[in-house]
Amino acid sequence: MEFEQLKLENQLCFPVYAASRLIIREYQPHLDKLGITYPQYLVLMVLWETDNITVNDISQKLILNTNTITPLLKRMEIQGIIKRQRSLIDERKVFVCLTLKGKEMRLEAAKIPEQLAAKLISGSLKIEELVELKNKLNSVIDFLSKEK
Amino acid sequence: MEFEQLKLENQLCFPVYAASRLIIREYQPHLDKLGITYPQYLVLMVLWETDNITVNDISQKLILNTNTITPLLKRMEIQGIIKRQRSLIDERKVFVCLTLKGKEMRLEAAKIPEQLAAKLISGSLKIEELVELKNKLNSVIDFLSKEK
DNA sequence: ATATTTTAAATCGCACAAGATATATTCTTA
DNA sequence: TAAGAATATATCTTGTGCGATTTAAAATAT
Repeated sequence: MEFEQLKLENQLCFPVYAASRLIIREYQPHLDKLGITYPQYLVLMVLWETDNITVNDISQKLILNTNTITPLLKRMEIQGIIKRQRSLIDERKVFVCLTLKGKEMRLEAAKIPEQLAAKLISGSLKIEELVELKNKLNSVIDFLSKEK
Repeated sequence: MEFEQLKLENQLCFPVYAASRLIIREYQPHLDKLGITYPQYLVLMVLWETDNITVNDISQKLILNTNTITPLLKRMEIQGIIKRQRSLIDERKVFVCLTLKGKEMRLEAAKIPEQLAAKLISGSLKIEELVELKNKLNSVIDFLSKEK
């Protein structure tokens, strides 16, 4: 048959895109309990690992532009999970740090990825396969993000 | 260290999410040439394979809700790539079919996934690895989409 | 030292995603 | 066969993503 490569199942893009949305859906009930969205959860993961970093640092780690991160951080500040403050040394930079509330969410959040992994393993996938999947995707990310 | 599982690099969700966005970015110049967005390209892929299907069929194949698909199809209809018409037999259903313009875009579109694959292979990844990656992701999708 | 360039965030506009809800049509069943 | 349930699509709202542009501060270059 012609145009075999245009079938959804034969593309790489669609499985990655669909899997991403399905995993986020899987996270949703847990995120609702914490009162945050998925990209907000990603910001928290960055800050739990390294607190008090700039907007730019966050955007680089998450491979998201500042025009996505800025309004997201504002909503998080309103919610009282983070605090933003402009640097006194270099007034172009804005540093972001966790509030007590933001720090305390870590314990509950730690359960989320464990539960997804447990669920996937209860299916047909083995742990080693998940690790390999993760590593392959990281290779793709490295390649695509470093080329420009 | 505590909370190892909360590091971005150790999660499955973030690599999938980031890879998805990076692949879409890679597609962007080609999509711009066709004058469509990424989800619109997915709708076209569905229609190129099976023309004249319902809104619901499209939403199921793409694992997207109709509240995402409906406005998207409206924009595509305005652009003259597809046509929507309510079924006469069951007036709840709306059938979607390609216009001549929509059909003609297939040839140009067929080059897009080939170019991504070629690019990734020129990096460190082998074809077999890409195929395996795709298959693993499809397993994840099958498991997560069928559980409810 | 001042003009130019670069850098860091923010703003604006458009198109998704998805939860919640609404509306219209068809099916089911008492 | 009329009432209620189920189905198919659409609407409304909120929150991303991202291209393009803006603003302000710092670095540099003449």
